[in-house]
Amino acid sequence: MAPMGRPREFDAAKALDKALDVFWRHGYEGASISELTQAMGISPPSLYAAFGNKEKLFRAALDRYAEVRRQLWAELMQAPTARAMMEGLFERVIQFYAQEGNPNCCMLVKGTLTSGDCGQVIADHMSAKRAESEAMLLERFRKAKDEGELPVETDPADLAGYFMTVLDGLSIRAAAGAGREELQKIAYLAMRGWPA
Amino acid sequence: MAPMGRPREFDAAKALDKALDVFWRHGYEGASISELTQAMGISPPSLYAAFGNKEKLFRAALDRYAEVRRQLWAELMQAPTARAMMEGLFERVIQFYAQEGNPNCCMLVKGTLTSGDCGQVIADHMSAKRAESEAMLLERFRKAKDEGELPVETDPADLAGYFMTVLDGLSIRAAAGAGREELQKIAYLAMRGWPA
DNA sequence: AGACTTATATAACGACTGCTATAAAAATAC
DNA sequence: GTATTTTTATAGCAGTCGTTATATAAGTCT
Repeated sequence: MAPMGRPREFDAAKALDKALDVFWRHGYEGASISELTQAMGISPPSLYAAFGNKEKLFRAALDRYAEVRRQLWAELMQAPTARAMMEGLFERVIQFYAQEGNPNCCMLVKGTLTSGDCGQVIADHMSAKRAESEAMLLERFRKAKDEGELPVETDPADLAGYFMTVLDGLSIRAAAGAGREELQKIAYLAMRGWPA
Repeated sequence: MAPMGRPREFDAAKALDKALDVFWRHGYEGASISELTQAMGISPPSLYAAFGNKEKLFRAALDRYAEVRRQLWAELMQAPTARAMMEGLFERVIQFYAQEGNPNCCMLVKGTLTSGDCGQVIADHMSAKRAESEAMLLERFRKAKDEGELPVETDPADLAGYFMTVLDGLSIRAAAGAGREELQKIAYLAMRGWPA
């Protein structure tokens, strides 16, 4: 059943993906409404009718980003060993960052550093999404410890924090212009910290 | 001999340090002229007469930041072994980030992610400063390799890149709200990647 | 058909941005 | 003293920010 009134002429999901791309590349404050509307192919009133305001649009875009990321990570988590999972995760992340045309950083990293002044709401939202990703690593490491892949003296939480930190660092380095081989060498060294 | 004209009523060096603090916390675009002038205790015309414009002021503040950082690092580089140096560097950086009231991130990291749209000039300036720091690590690692502290199969450049990446990652994590103990555990794990 | 409801584009709002013209103040030069 | 030079604060420039009032277009409901 079609709703009353004039039907909207754009696909809200596709428009959200376009907005995500703009936020991803420029951050919250760096993305202007005019740039967003232009990328989304709609006019400001349509944006505000569909998404509320800039902050709500950003949160919706962030949710979308986190969902896509969660799905990708969920697949990678199924590698036979935690070590293979981590290597695969590095490989996948580096491939993305080094790909021409892609945003060469993690949106959560960029957002953490750029949305400090945009109100606590966005910062909290960002922290929650970061925690989700780290929780996936933590769970996988716990399982690996239970299965004997990791030594009993290993703290899965510390290990998850360490690899999240390296992943974040890679994001910075990619944003600074590092190429694929360079990032791969760093990931290789980071894996040397794997518990023996 | 005092110059002609009316003498300036503020200390340019102190004003620059105040500007550095504002840029450090809010990034280039996030720092407004009004906030800068307020922090520096001067009015806009004084700012423009003394520093040119916002971009030049930022570059001056960045130079100041890099100089202070370089001096601190130079001291730390003199530790008896490269490993002790690296541990000391982690300790010092973490202490700073975790200190209440301090900017809880590296200005070069924040700048790399926030000044992408502010013109290539600033981005290049940022890259140069990043390279300076990494070059100090590289030189110290080369020396360690020459002295036999590092195995012959170790690539000092890769190692420098790895530790820079971890340091950058710690900066992100501190900005995300991580405390001192958490950062220390990560640094401890990062040191496990030290060549055996 | 006409009433109602929703989406659309245009244009504009007040607030802020980086920056500067103007004029007064404070020093030296002659 | 008067002229010159530089710094100062006030006020305002044109432009952009996020957001919205207005009016028109495009649908469903009765």
